[in-house]
Amino acid sequence: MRSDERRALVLEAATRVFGERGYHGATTDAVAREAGVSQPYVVRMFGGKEAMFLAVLDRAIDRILGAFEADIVALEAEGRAGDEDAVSACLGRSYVDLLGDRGLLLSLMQAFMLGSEPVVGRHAREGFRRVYAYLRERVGLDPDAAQDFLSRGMLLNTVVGLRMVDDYESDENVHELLDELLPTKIDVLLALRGDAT
Amino acid sequence: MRSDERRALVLEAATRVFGERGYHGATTDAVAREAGVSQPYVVRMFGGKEAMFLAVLDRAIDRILGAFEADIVALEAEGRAGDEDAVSACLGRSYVDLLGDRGLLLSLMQAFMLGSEPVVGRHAREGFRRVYAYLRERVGLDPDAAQDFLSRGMLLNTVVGLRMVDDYESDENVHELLDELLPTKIDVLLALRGDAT
DNA sequence: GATAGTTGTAATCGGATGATTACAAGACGG
DNA sequence: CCGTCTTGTAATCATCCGATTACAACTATC
Repeated sequence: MRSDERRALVLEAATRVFGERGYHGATTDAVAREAGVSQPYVVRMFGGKEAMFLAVLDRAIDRILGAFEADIVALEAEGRAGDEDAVSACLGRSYVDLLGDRGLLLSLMQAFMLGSEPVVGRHAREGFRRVYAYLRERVGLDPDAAQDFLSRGMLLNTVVGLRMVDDYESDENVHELLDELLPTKIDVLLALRGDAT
Repeated sequence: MRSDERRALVLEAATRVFGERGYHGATTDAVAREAGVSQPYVVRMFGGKEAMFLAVLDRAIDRILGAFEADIVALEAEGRAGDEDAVSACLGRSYVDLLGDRGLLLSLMQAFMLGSEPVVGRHAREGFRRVYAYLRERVGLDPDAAQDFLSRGMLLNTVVGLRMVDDYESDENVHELLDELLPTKIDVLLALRGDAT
């Protein structure tokens, strides 16, 4: 296997482990086992646990902004890039698709709780600012729409982190909340039930 | 010192530690040092790390619902309990006040990412459902308003977790986002800057 | 003042953790 | 065929983790 392929594999494994166990709780050994390589290897590959987490974080935000950018390009081709409601809806659908990668979203949320960490915290703030600036400057959302979009996203992350879909059938309130939150995409979440990813 | 006072002290210390380091990353020893007691003591006091986290989680949700209940009682006394906008705004202000306890909010968020844990995950889902059911049934919010309220709350948690206020003056976008998110209560967040709590 | 219960700690155990070192197996240019 | 760079692992280290045990100090009740 080529070196960059293996690096990508380890990065995906690290995303899952950091997402489930958090930054402090994740172990380089768990990442190594998940990726099928030795523990010293992942340490040397990234230079340490902290650097590995920064790589996971950067990749997560790159993937989100990459998906958004594809949407914007497509909307521009259709001449609908000025319709703020259409743009928000389109980006929202893309974000829901990203929820399928549980590790990705959870790693992001984990990073968002680390504001007190000197290095990781600064990096996480910078990542969040990148997303906000993208929504305002590239997507063209006004402050109110951008805040609304981000709010909805954070609630989605929470619902995924909690595995709320597991109670979709059994609890009336959960059913109602998820239907309201995901008018057209509930199937994406339901597909995650029982998925140990 | 009385036993229940010391228990409350340990619970507060545990809230701070779990908030900063997450469930897996927190150590009973760190909680003990933070509370000024010995490590075996905190283990025996709660029966183990998991039970201690459940106690932290329950207390956090009780405090939130307690603050909301006080608002509702006050609004009922004024005869304004039917005005959905006034109620939402009032509860929102109470929630922002709770953000002053960084550990409380972060412990909650940490719990919300543990959906895959058999015991803690079920407890966390139940706590979230309690809040949603309270908003719907006691506060009287309709599904859309309840979702909106929760969304805003999750974004607030994220912004606090990231310590975004640290960049309030230095970054134009951050300034704009926080002003929009906290029209009247920005001072509450600004007071948190540099606070190691 | 003896007995029992409560409140707290010191010492310690098996196991895990991040990182370092040393080494093996191949690839590749000369 | 030989030096060297890359890719990977085994062994190991000092440290830390949650939990258990054993024990000390205090309090209350009879």
